[in-house]
Amino acid sequence: MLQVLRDHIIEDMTTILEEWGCAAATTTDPIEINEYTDAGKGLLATPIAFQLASELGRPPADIAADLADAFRDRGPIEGIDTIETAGGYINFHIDETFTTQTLERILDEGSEYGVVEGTGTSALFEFSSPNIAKPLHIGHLRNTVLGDVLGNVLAARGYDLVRDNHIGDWGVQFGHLLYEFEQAEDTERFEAEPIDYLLELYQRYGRHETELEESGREADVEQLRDTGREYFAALESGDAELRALWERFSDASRSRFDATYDRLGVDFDTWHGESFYVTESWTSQIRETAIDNGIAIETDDGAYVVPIYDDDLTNVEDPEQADVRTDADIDLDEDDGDYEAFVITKRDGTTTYGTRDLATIAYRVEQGYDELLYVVGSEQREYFQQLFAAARKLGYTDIQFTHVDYGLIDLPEGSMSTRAGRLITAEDVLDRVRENARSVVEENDLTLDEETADEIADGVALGTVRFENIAKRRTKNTTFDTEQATSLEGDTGPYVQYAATRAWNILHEADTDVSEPSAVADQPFNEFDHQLAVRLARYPLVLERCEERYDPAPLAQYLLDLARTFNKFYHENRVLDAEQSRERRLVLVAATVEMFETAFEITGIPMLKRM
RNA sequence: GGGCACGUAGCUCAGCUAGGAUUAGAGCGUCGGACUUCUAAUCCGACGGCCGUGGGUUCAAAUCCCACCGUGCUCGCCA
Repeated sequence: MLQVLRDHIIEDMTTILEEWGCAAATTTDPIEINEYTDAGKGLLATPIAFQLASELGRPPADIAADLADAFRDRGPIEGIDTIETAGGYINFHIDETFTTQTLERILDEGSEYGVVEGTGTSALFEFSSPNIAKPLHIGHLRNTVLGDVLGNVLAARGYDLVRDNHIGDWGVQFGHLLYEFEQAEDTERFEAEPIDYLLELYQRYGRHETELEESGREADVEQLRDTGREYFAALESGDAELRALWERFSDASRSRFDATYDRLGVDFDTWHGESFYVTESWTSQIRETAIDNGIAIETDDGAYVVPIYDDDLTNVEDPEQADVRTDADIDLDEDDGDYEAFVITKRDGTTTYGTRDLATIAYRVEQGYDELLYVVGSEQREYFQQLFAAARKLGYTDIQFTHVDYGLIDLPEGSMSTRAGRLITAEDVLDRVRENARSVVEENDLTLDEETADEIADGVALGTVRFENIAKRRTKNTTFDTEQATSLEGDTGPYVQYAATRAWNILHEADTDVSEPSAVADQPFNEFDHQLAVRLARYPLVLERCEERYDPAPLAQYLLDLARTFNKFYHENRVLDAEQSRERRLVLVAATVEMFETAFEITGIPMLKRM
């Protein structure tokens, strides 16, 4: 609701400044949203008089006074009580109408509150994207939760999204794995614990390679790598036996993934893994286009690469601003070496991840999307810029690319390494948090039956993990600290869940229906009531900010703020046995519950009725 | 070395996109308080800050610009 007032004030201000003939009329959004306080600043305020002072050659306070007059002359703004000036600021104070309208809006719109109508942007949203034959680890956990919540935010902001799990199920690593599997031939173990077994094989290969390297047997290392490459080449050229084996790996991984995603409450619309684009010939099409049109050049040993120059990367994500050099402009013989080589075809003719990513773009463009979003770690930043540049060269010039990058997670003992066995799985984390939660449940309430206690522990575990993974700004690196990641106290999911549960419980305990907000608008609200109502009014601005940043972190911060404000309200104010404000506070609590539910839907944090 | 990120309380982080009101906010930890009350997984108080350093822009800088320092990532015919 605050955004409505903000937009109204900006519109009026622009009109006034235009009438005055001020250049600052074009200034964007100079409205601050302050904390609600009884005295002093208005909830909305603007320091624009300071900006105008030099242009108009008058003191800010005078300008502010004139501006305030001009606002008043335009007639009352619904929701604004008084407009005052103080030290050059213009303060807009809200009135009770605003509070009532906010409550009405939330109760009427429910989960539609804060949602904007479709922008017409259809986007392919890629996230999670684990590799088969390995379990999801805490890195995937961050990606998956961040991606899922961001996807929900964008959908609420009007995007038409297709969520795609771009599974890493192709590449030479599977050549190695197939080779190791054939060597070991322990189908019994595979049937029993497929992923654990494949992980072991993967690590066995890694150890093998490291040993050879360390003992300086370079020829043997090459031999080992060649074998893997040969297996992969055979797989890619359609070897039926290897393909059948690969399918078993893939299927086993899929069921393991499904179990984890189920626990996390994450869904995808499509699961087009990398293999899809190879099997459906999109990679060969890319290869032909690139070679036939002279976009890729052949290297001495028979590979094909697309040369990428530094200035190709400038604003490459934006179709309006991107400006890649086409090969017609380049004399490759003259400035060879001055570019990064984006490999389209390796010397043995097989595809690389770049080929498959280009093929993926080709496919997605044909599907008619306006934008392709990639939730992938920041360690692949440069690669993605190059990928987009290569795609532009191939003629995909109209599509918006967005690499939503995020900081790495490492462990106290160093960066994660699947090969070295330094990894913590997503399931491990969920289990540990659930265990913590379970013991807290028991400490707090011994009357609960087992099943209910388990449900609460599951809900708290999910709330903790989801909150933890979106609360930090996405660009921040993190060191995974088990203690901290599994903590249920402080600025965490359970803190927010607890506030929501308390609010819900008040409604549950009330034996009367919730009134129409306008019918009880004359009941008095104190500062704590208003503080809470103002938080409710802020929510649409928060979603707006999440979209601008492609980051759900502001929403998590908002939930903390809302929970903190509610807990204070809860402590200071009685609702059900309030003397004068019972019905109006009940409305306020009902709106708060609605607000929690709406935000929980987006963040995927479970709403618990007891905890 | 080039590129990209990050640097705010002992620790983990908000605030920076779009600069504003001589009070820079949370949590953890430490110390001290509050349950005959709609759930104490809560609340209140205390302690704790040259907002990495140095310049610049501005009436106004944690916020914008430049340089430097520190940390991480990256610069594979791996993904």
